[in-house]
Amino acid sequence: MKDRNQTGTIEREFLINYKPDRYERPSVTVDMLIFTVDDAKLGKSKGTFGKELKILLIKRKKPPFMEDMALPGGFVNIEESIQDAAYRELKEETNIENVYMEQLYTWGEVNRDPRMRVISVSYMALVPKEGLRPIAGDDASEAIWFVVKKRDLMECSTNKSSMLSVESEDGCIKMGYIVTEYYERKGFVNTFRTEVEPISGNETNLAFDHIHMINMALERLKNKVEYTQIAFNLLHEEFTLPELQQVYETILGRTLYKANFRKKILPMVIKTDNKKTNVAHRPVQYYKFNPEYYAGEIDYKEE
Amino acid sequence: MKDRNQTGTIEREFLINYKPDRYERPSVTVDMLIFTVDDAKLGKSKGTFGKELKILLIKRKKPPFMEDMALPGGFVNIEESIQDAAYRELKEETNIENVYMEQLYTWGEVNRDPRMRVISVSYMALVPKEGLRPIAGDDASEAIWFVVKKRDLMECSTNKSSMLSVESEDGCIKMGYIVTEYYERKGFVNTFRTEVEPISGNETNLAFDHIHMINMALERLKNKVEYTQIAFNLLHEEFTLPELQQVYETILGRTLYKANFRKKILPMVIKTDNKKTNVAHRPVQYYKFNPEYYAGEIDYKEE
DNA sequence: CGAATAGTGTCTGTGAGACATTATCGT
DNA sequence: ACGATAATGTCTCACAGACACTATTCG
Repeated sequence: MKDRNQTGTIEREFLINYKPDRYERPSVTVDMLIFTVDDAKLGKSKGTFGKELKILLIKRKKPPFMEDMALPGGFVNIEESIQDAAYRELKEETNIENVYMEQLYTWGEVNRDPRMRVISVSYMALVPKEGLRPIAGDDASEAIWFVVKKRDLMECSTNKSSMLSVESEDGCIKMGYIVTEYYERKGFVNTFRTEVEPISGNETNLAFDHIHMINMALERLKNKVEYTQIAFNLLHEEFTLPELQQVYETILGRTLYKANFRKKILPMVIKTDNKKTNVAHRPVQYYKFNPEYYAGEIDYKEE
Repeated sequence: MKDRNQTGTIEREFLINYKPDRYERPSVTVDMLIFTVDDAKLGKSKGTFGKELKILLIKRKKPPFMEDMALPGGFVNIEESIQDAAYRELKEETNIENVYMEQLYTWGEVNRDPRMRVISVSYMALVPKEGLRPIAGDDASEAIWFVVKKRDLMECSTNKSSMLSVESEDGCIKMGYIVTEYYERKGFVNTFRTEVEPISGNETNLAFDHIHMINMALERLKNKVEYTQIAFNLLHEEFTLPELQQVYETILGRTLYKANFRKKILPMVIKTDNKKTNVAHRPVQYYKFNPEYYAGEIDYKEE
């Protein structure tokens, strides 16, 4: 302790510990997971749900991963906050603002990007579908909505595997992945490690680790839809309860009992004066979100 | 298929010619929120709980914020993953490995650090107290456990304010903050914006935005202790149920009914052959964690 | 009237909360 | 025996799940 005061010692320690690349800096990007829910095109995949979950992807027109699909995103400018960068990317891609967005996870593996060290902060945004025209940024040739589906394949005591498929609206681009979650204990907590394997036969793939990001976002969405009002962000100001239920069912991947769903939802909504009529059955009541509603469980969020 | 090769060539050339200096880059650090639970020193604060939640802080010996307290942490090296950096910092500070750790949030405001643009990824770790001797890193003069307490002051329809106090074990350093959460709607989701005000009279303060990190970690801990087995990480291999209950009560900030607590916990633990005896009352059964226990709700985690 | 979907009523089981009671040590 | 804390039993109530039933339109 006393030789702390000796300048020579401090200097020597400094030199011993100093590594020249210690202060080399990584690049930082944001990647946007922009989800919406849309009516399923009839005839095609005969899922039991009337709606489909979609994510916005771009086609990369530059290396690396040129011609592959990727999440929209870009570098964080030195004079803007990460969140501002995320909002900027969202606006650039969809031309909408003031929608729900939350930070998802920060991806920091060394070789995520073959060019150089890139750390990516992923954000999830939920937007209503109508009146939204995706815009390709300058690093992309196009921006397209992709239908995302995850269905369980098998489960045993040590792992669970699922099929995660990402398919363009017109069906031209199909990407399939086998996602396997290996259960593990970390400290005393049961958790799992995720591995992803592209299906042989994919003509196009997702760039970087973006399929991992999509998978994590799906899980987060599934979790949060149960205990928050997050799903309302996928619809417009006015909606019917059957529509809302379809959104829930699409995200959760299972059907819900109508009566129970309504009992849970009714305190969160207000009846409007409008009804959807000219339908071959009883007219449907329109509702809107009840801003007075306050659930005990809300998420901790930093602005 | 044939332009695959062409694309590959383009990508290879691109990578060779790529000059990564186009954009100015931020520095990236990790900050560690290392928590433990320890017996409360008698006599002092007459909280009703026998244990206290503690966090490991260091005293900064370099500017900026020299002489202030801060979370342990450091720069992410260019050739290590963010998570590896977090594990490295944890080991440097506590000399322990293989404990529970999770990514908390990434802090990206432009002026977090007065020197330059620094983005920080925060990690929360939970460690058992005994047999752990904190080590001051090379940027710190000491590493000390601080008692953390958060108690509600008042709540109304638009906001809620709490007193967040961080106090060294010996009582010499006390830092108090008023934390106010303003309820807001973001999209259709109720959320809140957090503001923190140091109490006038603090002789020492927390550096950077670290008080925000501590606040967020406390909320996360409070949430997760209810639906995960995270709390077991704060104890050693064998523990008694009253001890475990004290840990829960400390984190949650309220007392629990013993019978109900045990009904909830019993499936997660296994009785051992040991009892704590020589106590002035009925002997206490030691338990250990049941690795077979699997709760439906587990956290999505990336390794 | 029948097809179709909207919307409601009600029974049951599960689990959290509150509290009462019994058990087993040291002194 | 008594103080002290461990450990268990049980009642109630809220709520989610499952399902049956009624309502209202179009054609």
